[in-house]
This record gives sequence, C-alpha cells and structure tokens, in this order.
Amino acid sequence: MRSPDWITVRALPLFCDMEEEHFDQLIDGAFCHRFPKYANLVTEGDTADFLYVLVDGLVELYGTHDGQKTTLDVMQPVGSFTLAAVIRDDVYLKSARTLMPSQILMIPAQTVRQIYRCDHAFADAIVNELAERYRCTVRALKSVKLRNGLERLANWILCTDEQQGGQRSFELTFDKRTLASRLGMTPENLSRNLAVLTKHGVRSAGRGIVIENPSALMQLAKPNSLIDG
Amino acid sequence: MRSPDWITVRALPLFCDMEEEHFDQLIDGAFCHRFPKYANLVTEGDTADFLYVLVDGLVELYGTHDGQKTTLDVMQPVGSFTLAAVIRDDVYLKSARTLMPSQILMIPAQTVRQIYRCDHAFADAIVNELAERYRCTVRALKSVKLRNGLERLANWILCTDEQQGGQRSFELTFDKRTLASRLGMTPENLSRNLAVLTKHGVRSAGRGIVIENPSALMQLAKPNSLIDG
DNA sequence: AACGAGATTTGATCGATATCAAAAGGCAGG
DNA sequence: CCTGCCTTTTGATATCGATCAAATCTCGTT
Repeated sequence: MRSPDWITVRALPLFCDMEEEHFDQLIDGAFCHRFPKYANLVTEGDTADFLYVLVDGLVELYGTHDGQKTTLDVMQPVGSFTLAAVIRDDVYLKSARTLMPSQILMIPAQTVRQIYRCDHAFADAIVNELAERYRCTVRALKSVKLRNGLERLANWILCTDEQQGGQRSFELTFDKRTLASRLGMTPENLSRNLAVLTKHGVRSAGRGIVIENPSALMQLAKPNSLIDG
Repeated sequence: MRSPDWITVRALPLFCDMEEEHFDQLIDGAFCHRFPKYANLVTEGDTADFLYVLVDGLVELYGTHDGQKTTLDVMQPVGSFTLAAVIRDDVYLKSARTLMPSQILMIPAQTVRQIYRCDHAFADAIVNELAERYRCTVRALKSVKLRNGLERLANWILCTDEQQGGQRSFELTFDKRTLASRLGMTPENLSRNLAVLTKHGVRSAGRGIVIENPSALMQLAKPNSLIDG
C-alpha cells in the first residue's frame, strides 16, 4: 500500500506488538483502497477473503434476511472487521458498506492466518480482539432483550457523548435512518423518541444533540456497565 | 478432581490438542462439583475467577437488568463457558445457573491464562472457541433483530430437531418459561405461538414436539444459514 | 388417590412499536 | 435563489407482544 498513515494501522492493538517483519508481510500482500460513500465492501455469506481495516471514514456492518436489513454496528477508524470469519476460514456473517468516503486496507485472509500461526504476539492480540468483540456483541444482545427503544436511545446518547469526550454535546456522524436501525427501531420511532427525550434533559435539532440535564437523562437510561461497556 | 469421565473433558475441542502435561496442570488446580437444580454458578459483574466446563447436566446463561432477566443461552454438555471473561481477566457479562442437577468442572482463571501463554495448541483452540462463540452471538443478535417471535420459535424447533438427529420429534429438556426467555418472548406468547404452529405442521403436547409437516414449517420459518448456523 | 404448588394455557386488555400517509425540512445541483 | 429529491417529522391507524387475571394442567408428595 502507498498510504501515508500506516503508522496508525501499526498502532492498532491488533498489530502493535507483532514482529516488524511479519507486519511487513501482512502489508505486502494487502491493498489499500479509497471507496466512495455507500460502497459495498462485504456481502454476508461470501467466503472470507480479506481482513478489513478501516483507516479513515465510516463503515456500517449490517445483516439482512428476507428483504429486511438491520444495522449491527457502525465502525469508526481505526479498527478491523471480519476477523472471526477470517480466522475460522468461514463465510462472513455480516455485510459491510461505507457510510462516507473511506480508506480501507484489505489484507488477504490466507496471509493473516499464516502470520497468526507464526507470530505469538499477533496470535495473542487476535485472542484479545476476538474476546472483546464477543463481549461487545453480548452487550448488544442484552441491550436489545432487556431494554425498550427509548432506553436504548438514551443510553446510546450517554455512551456516544462519553466516547467523544463528555462535552454534553455532539453531532451525529451518520443519518438517522441508520441510527434507528442500529438501535433496533424505525426512523419514525427514533424521531418520536428523540421528541420524548426533551422531557428528560436532551435537546436535539437536526444532527446536533445536547445533554442539558445529565442526571435526568441517566435516571431514564439507567446505564449499566454490564451492558453499555 | 475425582470424576470418572474427564476423558470427555479432554476430548473437547478446547483441550483435545494441548500437551498432556498442561492438561494435567489445568486439572490439578480444578474443582469438580455436583450442583443441584437451579444452583447459581456465576453472577455477572463478578471478576472471572474460573473457567467453567459443563460435564453433565444443563446450564442457563442469562443477563439481568433493572429487575428483568433474559436467557441468553442454554448450554448442553460437554462445553465450556466464561472463557472470554477469563482470558481478558475481566468481569463476567452473563450469569449462570443449573437447570438440572449438573456436574461442573471449575478451572482457576489464573491457571487457564498461564497455560494459554505456554501451550500453543491450547491458545489456538481458544482462538477457535472465541471466534465460534462470537459468531453464535452475532447470529442470535440477527435473529432477534430480523425475525418476529413466531419465526424465532419455528426456527428453534427446526434447529433443535436437526441437532438431535432429525427425528422430526423431540422433547424439551427444560421448562417453557426458560424457552420463552431464550426466544425473547413471554411464556404466554410462547404458548400462543405454539398453538399457531399447529397450522404450520407442528403438533405439540406437554414437552413433546412433533414436526408433522417439515416443508410447511420451513415455509414459515424461512431458515437462513447465516442466522441459524 | 387426593392434595397443593408451580407451570402452562386461555381470555381480555393494554401498551409499545410498526406501518401507512402526508407534510415539512434540508441540501445539492442547476 | 430556485428546484427537486431525499430525509425527517408528524399524525392516524394497525399489529405485535406484554400484562393482568383466571382457569386448567402437571407432577411430586402425602
């Protein structure tokens, strides 16, 4: 690849401890591409040919069934996806597409498995990555099964704010249709739920969200470290 | 431990390829206990002290929040649980209890991590186990978000039958309350949904379920290998 | 065999979420 | 700055699933 910033890739927990030589081998066989907004990257059911690294931009991971589609995750840079399918040499379970113009590193699955077998630090990082992803998915499942739509939205606002530095104010980086799907509700209900949150300390306009009364919001959200992370 | 059947434990994918010596070390520090029905094994939020292996019996993994409880998985022998929390040296995200009298092997987390570091085959098995568990959880999440209750029940019946040999007939091994929770519905709605399935080729009485018309059931269920596995 | 506790089913109703329809708002291209 | 398309919001309604209540069933115990 001829990207200027693979220092950031190298710095990923997944790669940061591995042998320089092995990292170079991974990179040698890899492609780095720019994709436009809404480009399809991965189709669920295909055999896992690549490990993906989102270097810059935004990627949606989603699942489809019987004409339906649901957003499972929205990935931010820098991070990898499709690791589990690659390691098990199996099909992808999630589809992926860009939500904005994005720079994507694609590492051939075979190369990943090969280096995994010979680089102990890389193998260890893979274990940690898989365990963490697993736990995130367990949290997501608990959230869907134990909370209603309004509560999921309230907690998403609290988490997103915290993740962005706790300024009590942030902007959506993707459209509300996708957020609704991520949260497991329709766009119509997301809109209505945002309106309801006005009574619980949240003011929103367009893509801006302001937490005016954190304690009121938390009282509704009932955040739980075993769900929200 | 002084159980007669740790040949079955040794045969688990997680342990079958590791060094004899290391397996012995794992076993040396472990406890093997019999627990009665409905014994609490694990409480979510506690730090992960043990890797659990269900040798015999039945175990429910569940999550709780705000006075609610939801079944996340029902484990059958022989299998392990709490691996991700143990490897990451973090808190449990799921609680666990027995659903029938069960024999449980408890391996101290520290020992697991220690052997993980020095036994390559064990580390490899852990990678595969974590990846597979991750994928199962992704499937569960897709199921909840992409199907309604009736469809989840229909597919659960198809999967359970297949897993038990495809006899088109099987018995529930745990109560309907737990099944309802596993499937993300109330016991009342499970009962009603079972009644609805009469019109789609399923006859049920008590704990017995018979698939009288597989194609009618499949037409309703729309099974999907990327959800049902 | 009768009893009683808990599980399951059934019926009635409530509430949450989805759907359908239409209006309003935002934004890019001309 | 207007136009037209797409997103979002709002309102009305329908559907699904939850809740409440009561009847029935199951099964272990006496």
